Amino acid sequence: MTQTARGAQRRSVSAQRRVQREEQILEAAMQLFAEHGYSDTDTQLLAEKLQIGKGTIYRYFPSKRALFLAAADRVMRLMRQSIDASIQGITDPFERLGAAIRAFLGFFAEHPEYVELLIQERAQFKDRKKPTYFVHRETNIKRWQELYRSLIEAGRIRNMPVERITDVLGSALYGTMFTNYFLGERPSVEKQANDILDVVFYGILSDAERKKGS
Amino acid sequence: MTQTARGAQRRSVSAQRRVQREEQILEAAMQLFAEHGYSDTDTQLLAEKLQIGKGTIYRYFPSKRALFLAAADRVMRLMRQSIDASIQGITDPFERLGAAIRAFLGFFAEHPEYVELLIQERAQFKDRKKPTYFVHRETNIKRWQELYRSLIEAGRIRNMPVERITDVLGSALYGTMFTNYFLGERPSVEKQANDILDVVFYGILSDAERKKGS
DNA sequence: AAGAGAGGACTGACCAGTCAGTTCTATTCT
DNA sequence: AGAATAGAACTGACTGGTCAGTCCTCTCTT
Repeated sequence: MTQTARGAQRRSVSAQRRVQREEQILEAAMQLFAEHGYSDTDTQLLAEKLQIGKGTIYRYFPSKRALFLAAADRVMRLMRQSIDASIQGITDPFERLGAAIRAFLGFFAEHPEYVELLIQERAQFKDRKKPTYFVHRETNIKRWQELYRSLIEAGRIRNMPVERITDVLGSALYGTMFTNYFLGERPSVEKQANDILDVVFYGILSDAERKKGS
Repeated sequence: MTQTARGAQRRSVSAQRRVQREEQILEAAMQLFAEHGYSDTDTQLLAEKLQIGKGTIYRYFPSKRALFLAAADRVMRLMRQSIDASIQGITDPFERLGAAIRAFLGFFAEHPEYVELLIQERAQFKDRKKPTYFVHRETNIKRWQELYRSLIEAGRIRNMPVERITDVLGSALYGTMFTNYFLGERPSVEKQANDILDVVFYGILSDAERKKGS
């Protein structure tokens, strides 16, 4: 084995260990931040929970702030993965949409502490240009708009600006996520998704009233 | 003038002064809390902004926490008033609904700092059973559900559980409020209200697709 | 003069971040 | 193989700064 190869191996081993530790710390930090809020989370407590020295945390993250933001990013990464996995292999566009909505609501229903983290991020770091959630939202939304456009062309959705759909539907989902978290006990994800789809697909007006309007 | 009457007058004068002071403090506190967040707002700074002593603040509010919560309650009171005023005198149910939606979005568009306060409340006082917003929401929602019920009976809205309407529409509004605040520059209140109403009234499906579904 | 109201210096608790010293790990030497 | 060594990783007591809430003093009102 050459010197460089040996060196690389050593680095990669320790790099792997480093990533593991980072994950450990992020996981525990996330729980504490969600439970106590950013300000009321003492890094000393985090160290004790992890059974490591406080200084060690600072070897992996330069500041409490950076640690928190890394935890928030991690949540968004997990969300994205969860939704992507759920629509994997579904071809019918409306079914894809339904699956994505259920995955979104389900993800945050299963992990209410992630919602708390999003709130904390926004409350503590107003200066950051854009909340993590919206950075992720933007890229995702493009894909959905393409879907809507093709459905309009296929005559399955009536002709309207696709932004209108993503704005209204996106807000409804975002609002539902928060409402669920704040109010605790809520209808099942399945029911909520169906309710949203029913209203957004069919509207609330009666047939008679529809004719009047248009 | 009797003794008791004089006494009552004196008390009412000083009580009036007290209320004025409270309002002054709340107004300034709200701005600071919204600007810096709860933890990063120093009561010393608040005192300086008001040109009063720090101790005086504590004569009116027993703690920083109580001060903040009073400010949050005040915002909700203002919101309620603003919406009530906007639907005053409108009789057509659909127009009432439209006016309320515009008033809701307009209120928070004009006062983004109020949104910040709602976020701060939730971030800092997770222990409070229910965020102020939802306490107010609950009472309001009842009134809207009655409206929907009568519209269903009149055959203007198709037959469906009224909770479905309030849940979806409420979430969409709540989500829109936050999205607007987080993303800054956004479409006008008028346009957003119209978009929401269009989707919620008519749905997004084409006529052909609607027939397939039902 | 008496009492309420206002002021702001002060105190004590708290906690992020540091750093000098210790332990662990893996490589080289014998 | 086992010892020796280098340096990376870890530790936790400590520091400096912050800030909510107090309390004694001064002022204004009646």
